Amino acid sequence: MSEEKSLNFIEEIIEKDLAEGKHASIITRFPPEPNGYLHIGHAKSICLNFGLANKYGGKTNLRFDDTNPVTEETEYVESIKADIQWLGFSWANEFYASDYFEKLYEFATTLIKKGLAYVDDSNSDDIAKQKGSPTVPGVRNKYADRTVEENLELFTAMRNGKYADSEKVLRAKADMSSPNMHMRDPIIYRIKHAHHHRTGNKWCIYPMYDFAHGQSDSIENITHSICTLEFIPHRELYNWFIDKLAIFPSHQYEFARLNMTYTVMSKRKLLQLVNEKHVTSWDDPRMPTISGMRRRGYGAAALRDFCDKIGIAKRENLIDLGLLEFCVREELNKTALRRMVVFHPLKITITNFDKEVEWVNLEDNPEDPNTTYRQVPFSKEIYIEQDDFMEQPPKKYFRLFPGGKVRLKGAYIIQCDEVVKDNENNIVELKCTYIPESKSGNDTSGIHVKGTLHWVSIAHAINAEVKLYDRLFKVENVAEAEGDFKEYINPDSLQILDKVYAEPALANVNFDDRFQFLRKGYFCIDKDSTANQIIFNRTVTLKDGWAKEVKKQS
RNA sequence: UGGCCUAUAGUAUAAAGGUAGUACGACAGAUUUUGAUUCUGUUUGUCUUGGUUCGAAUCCAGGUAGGCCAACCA
Repeated sequence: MSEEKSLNFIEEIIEKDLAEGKHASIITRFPPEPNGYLHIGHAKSICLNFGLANKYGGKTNLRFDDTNPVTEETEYVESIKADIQWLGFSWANEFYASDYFEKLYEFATTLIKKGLAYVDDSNSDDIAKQKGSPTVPGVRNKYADRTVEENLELFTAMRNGKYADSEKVLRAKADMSSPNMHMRDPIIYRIKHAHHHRTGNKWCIYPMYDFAHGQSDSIENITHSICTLEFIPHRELYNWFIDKLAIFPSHQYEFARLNMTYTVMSKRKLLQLVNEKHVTSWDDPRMPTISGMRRRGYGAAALRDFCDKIGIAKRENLIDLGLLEFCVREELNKTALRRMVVFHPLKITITNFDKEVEWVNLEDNPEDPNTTYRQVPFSKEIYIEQDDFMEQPPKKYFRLFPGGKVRLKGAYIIQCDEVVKDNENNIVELKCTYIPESKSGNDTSGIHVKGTLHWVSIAHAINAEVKLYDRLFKVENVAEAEGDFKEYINPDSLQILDKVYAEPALANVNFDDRFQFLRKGYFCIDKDSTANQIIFNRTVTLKDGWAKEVKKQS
């Protein structure tokens, strides 16, 4: 069948492994270091790892790679778990590399006994120098000749806290002339008298990534250990340890990490944005973090759909932010409640409308065949959007202008009779007449208008605050832009409208509601809202064909 | 310039020696009580040079371009 979705290269490997009986079922893992918040790039990895397990009937462990106590905190552990759950995935086990510290210590001891590890007293500069360069082989120092007994004794003393930080390290005895720098007797244990978020002060030596990750995979019987491209050079070491320790042979596979236009994805840079207050927090709606996107109103299904659409490959990529926005809109279009909100009001008085109020019936969501309805008050004085009126309209403008007609969504067709201005020639009000036979739903007027505007009855309007977000950076490829990335921050990424006019249905809302403000965009309720002041975040704009037309004309 | 990875429309991603397809974008049109949505159509591509073959995006050889690797980070 041509409908069948093609496989990515990792799925191909898995299907082959399964078909050959290499594994009865697969186990994957998502291994974040708890030193920051998860971002959309992590979402790609999460969807991959959990998605693979779901697809092939396997399971996925959540494993915190917490081998560096100085950068890791419980706060991050909690946020990571919340983000994964929100994305809609469940882990089979919650593990920590720190669960395995004792086991890893034994592994190190095993290596020492096999003559494959030694304690080195050199400082980091000397170790770096002795490593050589990609073109110059490294040389071993005298410490490499220590006996097994001496190494065992020193390593035990390291563990027991006899030495200060940096005084000694444990190194694997691998291959000092390997073209792969990671094989040149890598450091596998270092001394850090630091408090660990889980093990407290129990340990003062900690394994390095290379001596923890593969072994942790192996301990958990991970069949397919999937990481990003920059770990390719580590794979040789990963396999070396598994081989020398003769433990379960997990295998590492690498895919290209996600890059997106108009944002940054490195934890270092994101941390900088937060610390230097370019954004308010990790969950600032402009951040590419999962928590930021959640707060902005992006749906979990949209994020999963996005991760599915971008695919998995080994080529460097830069994904268009527009694709993410497409996924977000696609989900919201089906679910968001339609409401009318005027951002920049222009008063209209309907001179021939004499009732105090007329309640009109509007669909909550026309995309939903089973849509519910709401009552919206229509009255003599209403607001429309300032840019829905022009005294001298350009070509193809089919909003309101002097003598022109438009429909007010769900209500009547009106005609603009008079423009009222103040002393400074600003338009302050429009006098209009409505056509009584044109009522929405039973229009017998025979009049056809091209434009339909959103509106709100002044007397019934409620006030709210709206936060409009735009891309965080001014340039597409921030990583490649010259100089400090912070020079490219978009100064207009946040625009606050502290008083907009909303239809009264928005007085009763639930925190989880998603809205489409007609002709304005998709919105959600910000967590900073209070009983007195509701704050809406603009999740994403609607596509704007008119803006495009205007741009073309100019 | 030591080793490793990669190269398909503007951006991603398929095609496992046999019609280069899909999504987003762009453009044009239809529908529309949201200039939204929906629908239809159009446009644009195999890094390069050779070779093998009836036939190459795919296999081989040589170029070229981009990326990664020399943290007591992960």
